[in-house]
Amino acid sequence: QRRKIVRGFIYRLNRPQYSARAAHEIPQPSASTSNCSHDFSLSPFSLAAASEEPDADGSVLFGHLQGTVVGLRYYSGVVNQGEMVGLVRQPQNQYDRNAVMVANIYGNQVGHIKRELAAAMAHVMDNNLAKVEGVVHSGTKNSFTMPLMLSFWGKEENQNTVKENMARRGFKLNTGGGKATGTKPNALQHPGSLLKNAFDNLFDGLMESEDGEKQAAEAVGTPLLPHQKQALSWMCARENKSALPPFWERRGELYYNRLTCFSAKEIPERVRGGILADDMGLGKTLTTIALILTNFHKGKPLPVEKCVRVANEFFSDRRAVCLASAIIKCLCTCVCVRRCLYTFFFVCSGVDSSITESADDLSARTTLILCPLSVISNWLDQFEQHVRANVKLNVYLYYGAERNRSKAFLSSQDVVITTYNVLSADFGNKSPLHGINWLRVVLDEGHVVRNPQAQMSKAVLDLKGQRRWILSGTPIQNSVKDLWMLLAFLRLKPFDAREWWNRVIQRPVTQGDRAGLQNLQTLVKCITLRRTKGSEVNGRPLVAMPEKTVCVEQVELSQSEREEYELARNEGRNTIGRYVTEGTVLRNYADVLAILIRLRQHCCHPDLLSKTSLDLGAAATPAEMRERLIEKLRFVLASGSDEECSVCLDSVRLPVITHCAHVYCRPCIAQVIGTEQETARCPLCRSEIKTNELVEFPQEEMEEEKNTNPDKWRTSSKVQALMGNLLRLRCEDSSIKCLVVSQFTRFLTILETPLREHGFSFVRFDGTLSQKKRTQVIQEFQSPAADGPVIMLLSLKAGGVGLNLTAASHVYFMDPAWNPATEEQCIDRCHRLGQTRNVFVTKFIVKGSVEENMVKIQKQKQDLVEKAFGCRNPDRKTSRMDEIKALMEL
DNA sequence: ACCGCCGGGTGCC
DNA sequence: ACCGCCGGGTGCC
Repeated sequence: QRRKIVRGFIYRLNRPQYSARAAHEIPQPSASTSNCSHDFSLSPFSLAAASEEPDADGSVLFGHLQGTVVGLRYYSGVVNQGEMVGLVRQPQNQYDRNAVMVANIYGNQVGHIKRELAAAMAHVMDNNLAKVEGVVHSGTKNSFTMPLMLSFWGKEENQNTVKENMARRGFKLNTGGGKATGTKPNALQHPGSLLKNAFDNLFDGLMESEDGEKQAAEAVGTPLLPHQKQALSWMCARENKSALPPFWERRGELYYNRLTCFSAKEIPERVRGGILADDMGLGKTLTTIALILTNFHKGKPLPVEKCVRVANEFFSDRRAVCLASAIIKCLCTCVCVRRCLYTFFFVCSGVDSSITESADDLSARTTLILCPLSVISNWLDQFEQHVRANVKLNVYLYYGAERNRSKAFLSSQDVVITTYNVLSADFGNKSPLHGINWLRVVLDEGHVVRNPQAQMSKAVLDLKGQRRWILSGTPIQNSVKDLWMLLAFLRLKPFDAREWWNRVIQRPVTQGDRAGLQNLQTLVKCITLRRTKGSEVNGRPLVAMPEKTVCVEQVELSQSEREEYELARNEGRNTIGRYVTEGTVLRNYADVLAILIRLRQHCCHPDLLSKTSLDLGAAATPAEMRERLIEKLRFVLASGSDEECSVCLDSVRLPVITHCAHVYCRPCIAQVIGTEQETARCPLCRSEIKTNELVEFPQEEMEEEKNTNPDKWRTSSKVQALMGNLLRLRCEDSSIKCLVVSQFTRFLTILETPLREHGFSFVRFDGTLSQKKRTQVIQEFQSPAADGPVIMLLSLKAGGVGLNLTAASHVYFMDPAWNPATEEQCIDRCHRLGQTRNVFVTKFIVKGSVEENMVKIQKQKQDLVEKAFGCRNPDRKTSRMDEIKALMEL
């Protein structure tokens, strides 16, 4: 009797609506009696649990098992023929701590796994020995129990443990045929070139011209280019039209998802928004501003106050904008001042209250824009530039210690701009941003939120907004995995839960299933608009782009340079060869890197070679050890070798160095140590590591030692090659501006001497520049003044993606980069919208040197990344090894 | 649940 | 009557 009461209670909790199955038990059944649909009243527990889902990468199928779902009659969740279900452990279940709950895709509970089987599975699941997935092939009309096909997936090394564990309890895993994986078994399991091409083209041809063009609202002062009108039209349509999300179709009374076989009575929640993935320079910011002003509620423009009469007031507003923009620019500049930032808001006019609809849906007014700090000033500038001067648009910069945290205030604005960092700092701390239901949330440079573990990602996913947009020129950085974050933000159901993403998309794709890839393509296509600067519409280029010519100029070393180089090379080859035979390359990774850098420096200029020894060998005291590690870290960072953190596989942020001399992001390695506790080992070389042994780079030290004595200056073959080019170019056309790019900032310093000698006026741009200086330098370089600088010495990795250097039309790469994409990005800084001349790129490569090998590897590496995209770059370490061997011709 | 299981009623054919 | 058989009550974890 008591049990019954409890059950009834749960039962009511789980079913806010009476579903069909309950009809016979309830005196007054609801109108619908369809038995194969789901109500959308979601039980809250499911998605939260599912989003903790780990990666499916590298999982192996252990086998299948026919199981039974029981207790169907107690729950409202229903499943269709072929539908995938989720299995969730319920260790707190009062009747059986081995309980395994079965839920459909929307998280509605269907039933439980039969007790005996659950007992066997619990051990496997709790110890993460395998991930168990279920698909229902039959019995969906059953009232009490139904058969369920289970598949066990996991790491190869756990396969036997799992099989034995299951067998011990009388459940034999079936390793035969490939049925029941969720997706229908599809031909051509071939991860070769087909896949590679398909992924390459994933974001290609996503132009949607059927939408036609849309005129921007009057308040937009800048006339839109045709492709921008197209984008505006597309964005408005995505916000307003109620098209079914990808893979959903109407089947009679129901909506049906053909991938997961899930069906629902109500129209599935559609995604109002998407990914605007246009190449940079095509005007994503302008288009977004136009969207904000043009598409308020029901396709009407945002009601904005116009002030025609009071010119004075208007000017003061304008001035406020300029002031704000200027202050931001200089505040963003130096790291140390950031803390003292204070807030200000501008154009703070009274709230336009012409929209007073009480309906929840219509009360939202504000668009929240999130962006990296570096592009805030760009947004402010663009609002100023593109919004008609007589229009009062309330834009609030939510930044700085004094920011106004009032929800009422924030939600009365038209636009609130803030940074990802501010958002994640606020997150979990009574964040007002998370308490507002925004009209629209826009993630600018959306690819920066990518690591789902990161606090920032969680903060972003937790935002409430009716419409959601991601702006990004490069939506995928490395792999399919990157896409999950984007889909999760867009709330593209059911893929916002990791389990369904992994099962339906990520695993099939990484395992080379063509259908999986097709699905991914469909998915992306539905929500993305992407044009590149080379795109054409009706045979006409989107925007006229001047041509780009890339050539390699081989440089011969002088005899003495060659002798020095060979000496260093042989020495390095011996050392690395020894590491290779000993199998200690990774343990000595910093040394290997140092050797390679030295060789590359030899190719550029002999004076680049740092005199500091990198020998860690005999560090007497801890202080000494620390000093040497800092030295090493400095060396690794200053050389601009594009170090990536082996944990997050991204460029290192907040770099720290371990005692075994490997560089990671502090948060990444801290997490590794946190999870492994005392047994923590360096992910690269497996040496023991401890938190208190991590050495940080002292912030103040970022600037480098200057004063290479000009008296002692000497030239090098590469310097000669460059100067030859520059002088010739000046004769031909003295108005042409050039970028001279190197990874070695010291090389840039060396180059200053001959430039001065030959009377070139130049500027220098590298990572050590404060933000304020940056804008100054760029303005100076971009300015068409006759006596302005004609050359910019540019360090390869300096500056963000948005850097605009269109004044230059010639680019000289003094040394090759590990990562060809970095070079491409650099070229794109001048070969972009606004470039009027043809662009010429020259790459200097020393003949018969490590540089030539680097170029070869660049190509191979690109192939490799594309082939293995998605897998967690499984052989990253070994491929690094191969790289090193190839570089040294071992 | 058109089952299995439990436990009470029952007991030649 | 320490069994078998019958038929009603009952039923996830």
